[in-house]
Amino acid sequence: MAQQQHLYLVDGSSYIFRAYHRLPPLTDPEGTPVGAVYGYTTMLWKLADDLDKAEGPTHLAVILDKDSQSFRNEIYPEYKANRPEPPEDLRPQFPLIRDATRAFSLPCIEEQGLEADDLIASYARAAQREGWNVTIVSSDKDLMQLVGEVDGPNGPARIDMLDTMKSQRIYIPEVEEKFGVAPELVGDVLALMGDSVDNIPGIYGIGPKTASKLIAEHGSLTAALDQAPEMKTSKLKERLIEGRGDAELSRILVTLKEDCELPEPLDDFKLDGVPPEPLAAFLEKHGFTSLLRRLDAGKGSPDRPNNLNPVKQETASDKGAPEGNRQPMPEMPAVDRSAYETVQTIERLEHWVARAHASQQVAVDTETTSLDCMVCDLVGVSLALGPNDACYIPLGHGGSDMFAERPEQIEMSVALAVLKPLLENDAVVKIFQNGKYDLNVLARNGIEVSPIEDTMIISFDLDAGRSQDGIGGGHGMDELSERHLGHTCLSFKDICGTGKKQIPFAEVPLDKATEYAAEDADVTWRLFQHLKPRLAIEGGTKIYERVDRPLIPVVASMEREGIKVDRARLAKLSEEFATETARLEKEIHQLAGEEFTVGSPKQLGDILFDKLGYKGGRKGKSGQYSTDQSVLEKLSGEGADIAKLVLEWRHLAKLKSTYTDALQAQINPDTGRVHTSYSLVGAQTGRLSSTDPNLQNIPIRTAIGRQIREAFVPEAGNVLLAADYSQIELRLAAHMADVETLKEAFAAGEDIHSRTATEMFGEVTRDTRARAKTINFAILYGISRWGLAGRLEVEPDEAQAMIDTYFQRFPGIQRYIMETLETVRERGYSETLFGRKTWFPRINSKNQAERQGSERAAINAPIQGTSADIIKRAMARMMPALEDAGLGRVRMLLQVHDELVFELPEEDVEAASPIIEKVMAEAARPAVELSVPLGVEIGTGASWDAAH
DNA sequence: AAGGTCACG
DNA sequence: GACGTACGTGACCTTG
Repeated sequence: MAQQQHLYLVDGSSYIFRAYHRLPPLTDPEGTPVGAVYGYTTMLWKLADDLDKAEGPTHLAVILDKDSQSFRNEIYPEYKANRPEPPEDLRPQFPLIRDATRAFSLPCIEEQGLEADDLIASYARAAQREGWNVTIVSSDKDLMQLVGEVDGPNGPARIDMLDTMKSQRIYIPEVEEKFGVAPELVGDVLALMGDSVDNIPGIYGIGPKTASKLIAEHGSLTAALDQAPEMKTSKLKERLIEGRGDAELSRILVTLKEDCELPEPLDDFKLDGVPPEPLAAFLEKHGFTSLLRRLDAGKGSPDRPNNLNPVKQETASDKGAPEGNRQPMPEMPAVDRSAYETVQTIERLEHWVARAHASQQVAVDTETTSLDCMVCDLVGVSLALGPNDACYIPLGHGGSDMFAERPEQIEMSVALAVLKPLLENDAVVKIFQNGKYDLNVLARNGIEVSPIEDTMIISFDLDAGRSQDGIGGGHGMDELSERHLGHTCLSFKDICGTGKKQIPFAEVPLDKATEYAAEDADVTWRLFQHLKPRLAIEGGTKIYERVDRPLIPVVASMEREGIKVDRARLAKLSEEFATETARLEKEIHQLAGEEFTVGSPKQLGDILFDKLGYKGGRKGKSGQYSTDQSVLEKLSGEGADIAKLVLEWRHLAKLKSTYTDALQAQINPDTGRVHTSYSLVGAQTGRLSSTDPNLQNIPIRTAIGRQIREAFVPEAGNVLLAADYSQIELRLAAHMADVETLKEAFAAGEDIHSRTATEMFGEVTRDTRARAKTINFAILYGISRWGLAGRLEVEPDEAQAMIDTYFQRFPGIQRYIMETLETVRERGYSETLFGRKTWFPRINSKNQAERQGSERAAINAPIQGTSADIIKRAMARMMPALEDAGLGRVRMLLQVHDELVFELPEEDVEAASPIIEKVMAEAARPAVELSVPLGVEIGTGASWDAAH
């Protein structure tokens, strides 16, 4: 049987734009910009390399746009009228794309009056008719219409897509995920939503969400438009009726022309696998030396100096680039996992350690039995000294039932004794990705690693907020590798499997384990070379060196300390909560007249509003009643006893499940304490976040909840000490916005909310002070009249009047807000007093809700972020200050944004308190001189509750 | 996996 | 004229 043919159609035009934005602005030896061409060339190379693979191409062609005019302009003159001119340094690269394609001896198709998309569609269909498979190399959403399968002469022939930037295959499920409908209906969705880039009108006011919902519901565009008159009265209905013409026009514009005449026959696209003659000359001419080396099959040859010249980049000018990483990048050979060494003898280990000493810079990664660094065992260590120059030292593989024989390995204690002097050597920098984890693992094995660098933290300090919906925060290694190195790492799943079939890393055969583990070190090393120079160029050095980098070992040590919790006390509370919730549940069922799941907001809503007939509105997309606290409180105030009981039930159920039950389960069997994990990159503003368990949200606001704090206790003979910054964010706002009245009030030690009440309402009462407090917070969070109105239960007009009064009484605030927004709009990021950047990619969004959300976050970020910087500096200085004073027994345990919790011998309290206070109060200095004092309140006691 | 709810600063 | 309206988090529950 004949081999299944597989045609790859490369959407060259769209690729080059994306490559331009993602790659550094490199120039070739003649000074021609070639960054995008380089990206394009490597992509072609990768595809050609896949020639013999199962999914690889047998035929390939590159399709380009000839010019911007097409038959669509005849139908609709405004088509693509909004397209901005391509950037200055991209224009000269277009002809080079053709050169590059020719250098590979690949066909390059373009046709007057036809867009690349139409040619691609026509070729794809033609090939499909022949029974071929087709892969469209593009991520253009318009092309997703083509994805799918038909029966060809020799069985099914499918069309899929490949996004080489994300290394993602796009088939029916991916299209359905993106559009919520099958590929055949994508055109209908596109017609409704329109496209601002191509200037396709769509229906005004309908975006991707509404569009896919409508099509999914009605089955087609025509059906949705036809049924509009029968819909219930709404804005959407009107829009559908009025926009019918626009939608029908858009439907034509987004339809791909699938019957273009083919300029060249399909058979001409056959790949022959012979390295083309002109390629070397092309690579040589443009200084693509690493590719040239690969062409020479000189794998593993030493690095030669690179011919490509990075262009100096002004940081302020790259706001438009989605990922914006447009800096010089040393060119490196592609990752070659076969180059890694498995170190199984002491001689080889000593050899690597000696080389690491000599190079003074080594990337390190540890492999363990679990993600929890406080319970895991060490399984192996990998080192990298350069690209592909990496090894894996297995230490804990095998030994279980499945592996009767332990593979040859160096004895753990022997290997650690050899590694320890290297890892503790002041003169050798150890590079990690998320080093806090490895620091804890190694510390538990008797090694105090120092000094360290951390690519995850560097990435955060450069790019916080930039990955918009990034899963995992956007600073994980796999993501960074994709983004900066264009390399896909082996995933843990690839090695260990998933679900029930998952095996522990310790049972992975050594050859596989080496590929995975050494690659991690290799990639970390490469990322460091790529990211570290950016710090200096983009102004990130200060925050990294002065705030975040010194904090890593400090936070690691806090995690290892943990905090003692009184298990018996929690158990008793759990029991009490259990009886009480059971009692409440019965009463609730009685009032409801039936049994139902009280914990189900859906069921509760139906009971309250349908069955019992209380008034309350439906909410949002799900069409479900809202039953949150504010709703229930309102009902309760109107005499609905059931609402009051549900509130009580929820309060107790929450405390039980989230705290009294969960915390008991989190007690570490070895230490008897609870060890949280802090994320240093969790919050875009620079705050820490806490997980497993979250110790930053232990109850304090209610008396019942505070009982949980009573279970956080010191060891015998010790006390807990809590030190809080008082009103730090308002103080910082007063300083940053330069508000004289507020600064004076803080200097005089006044109650700031009372002072605000005086300024705003002329008198201080319980009510005016409470209102003033709300307004003060509203200012910090980026105010809107509606938001404030909701909180204060007044009309928006009245809220606006208060905002006006506030701005008037505290001149400076309004200016701060305007100036902050202006700079964020212009540069794309906000900055704290210590230079921490937070990016706001949606600040200029055309979607109002999105834009306004970004605006509020941008107003808050410098304040919240500066506060985070300050407490981080205090934390980094705390233990040295205490040790200098002979107070080495004091242990710092927890951080809760503006609070630090310590455990110390009772007799040290007197000496330690003033030192702790001073370190915290002085933490901004000398980098920043604040015009307000930082107030610190300290308390001690036999529990965390008592320390407040 | 998502949405709702609620714990904290 | 409608949208949804306070910033930053994480955990648990129910439901699809």
